[in-house]
Amino acid sequence: MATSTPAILPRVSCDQCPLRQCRSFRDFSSEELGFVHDFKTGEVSAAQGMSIMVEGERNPQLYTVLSGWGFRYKILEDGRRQILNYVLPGDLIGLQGHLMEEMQHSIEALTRMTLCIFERDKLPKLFRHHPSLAYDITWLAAREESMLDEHLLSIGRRSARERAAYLFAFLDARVKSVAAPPADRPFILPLTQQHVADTLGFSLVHTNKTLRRLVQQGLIRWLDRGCEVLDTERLYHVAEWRPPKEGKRPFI
Amino acid sequence: MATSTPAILPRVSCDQCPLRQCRSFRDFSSEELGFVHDFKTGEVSAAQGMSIMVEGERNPQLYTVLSGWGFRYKILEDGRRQILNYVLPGDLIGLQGHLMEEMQHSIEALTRMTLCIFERDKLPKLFRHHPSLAYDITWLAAREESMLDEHLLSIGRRSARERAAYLFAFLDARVKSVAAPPADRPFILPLTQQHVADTLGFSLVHTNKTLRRLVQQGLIRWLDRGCEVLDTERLYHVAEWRPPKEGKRPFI
DNA sequence: CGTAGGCTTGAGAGCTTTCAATTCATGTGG
DNA sequence: CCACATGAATTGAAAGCTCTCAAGCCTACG
Repeated sequence: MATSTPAILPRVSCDQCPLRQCRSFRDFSSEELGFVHDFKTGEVSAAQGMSIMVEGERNPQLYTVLSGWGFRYKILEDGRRQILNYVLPGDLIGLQGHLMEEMQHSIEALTRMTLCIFERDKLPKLFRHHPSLAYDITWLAAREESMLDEHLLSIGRRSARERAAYLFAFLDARVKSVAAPPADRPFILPLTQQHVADTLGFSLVHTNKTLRRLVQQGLIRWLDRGCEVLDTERLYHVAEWRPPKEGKRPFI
Repeated sequence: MATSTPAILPRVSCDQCPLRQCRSFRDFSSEELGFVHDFKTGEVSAAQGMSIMVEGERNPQLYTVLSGWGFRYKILEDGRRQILNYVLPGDLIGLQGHLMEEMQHSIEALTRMTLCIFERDKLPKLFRHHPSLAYDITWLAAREESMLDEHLLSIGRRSARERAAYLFAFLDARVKSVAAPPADRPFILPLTQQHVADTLGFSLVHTNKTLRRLVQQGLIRWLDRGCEVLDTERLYHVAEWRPPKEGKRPFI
């Protein structure tokens, strides 16, 4: 967990936003775009391993992820850590710290990330004057909730192999919905086995043995600090899961 | 899982709503109250064991719980069931089915429940004309998310004993925030050991052995189809958890 | 009085953790 | 360039936790 200061980047106009080109996001009216642009105060870049928010913090920044991966987690006093979910481009983070008294979880950068910073005090104004955007925020919250529901089902009731298969199927589906594959090279999920262990609720050793089995069966390949998904369909089958069919989704 | 038809009850005016007297809920302006009353189309009562929504359903009703307990759950094809969270008075349910294509989980009544039915088509109108209520809905979604985060931490990283202690501490805190204790008698959490097992991710047998231990240590008492919390502080300590300090919360 | 649902218990099999080492690639300072 | 420290992945073995199987008990209810 590095703690260097984040690099502040110049503000880029929202209609230039490369992420907005992505076909999974819904189109915004120029009026909406105008407000969002106004809502935005700048961009930051966070290095791998940097902590972006920490549990207990009051009134943190409100961000949208522009690029890179992060993860949300909680820890118990003795250090046991549970990863709650992953954060990818298009995700809105820090909302909880505004609605509740303080942040109830922490977020750390899994790769280098760039984040779009919003002016927190304008959130009430957004609700007052932009019902369509307010609706979008609620939509995003409902989507997060539904991902957490699936994680709970997985941790609570799936076997080790099924659980791991679910995780990779889930992450694979998520990256694919926000990024074009890097030219003729496969997607790599930028995880360490410790992250996988802390997501699935297993020890590192057992995680290793479980992954090894998936590798031998040709479902995934394990690289240094990363996982390549080889057979999506078979993962879906093992996990007994399919990616939800989402129409266009909002992106603030 | 009974399947008798729900009993439709007459509509009661919202400013008479007994739940609204409860001091954990924020006050509404008469204007807000007026809209909510208009939003409401009636009440239903559901018997114990009745299923209120089922996974896959499209466009379900939107309800607020007025009284009783329910639970949200998901099941795998072979019948393994995971309880995701409990539903208590003041909770809004069915929102997901409107924002997403279809319901991603089911809800069943744990005791007899009465529900307040909203007119689903007015949700957009709510966002357009009542930003404060839209904000409340988002608030409720964020709160649900934060409960799920805690459940994930619990299932993923706590030991059997800690996990059970967390569950009872959590439920105890939740009932106490929405109901006055039944005159000079203790609160009873209306669960069966099978529900506990499906919440904690354990088998029934192991759940029984874990509960037995908590009983012997004087933390809880187990009744037929119910749990009485005896020592809240000690439960908090075992679970290494405290109820979140919430100010007034919205209630739609 | 018989049945059903919920709670208990013991025992063996199976899954997961912990402990202890080892390998390998990368990066740093001498 | 080499020696050394570090982070990540791997492996075997024993201890500990959890599951399944198999009964039995008890109460409520028709």
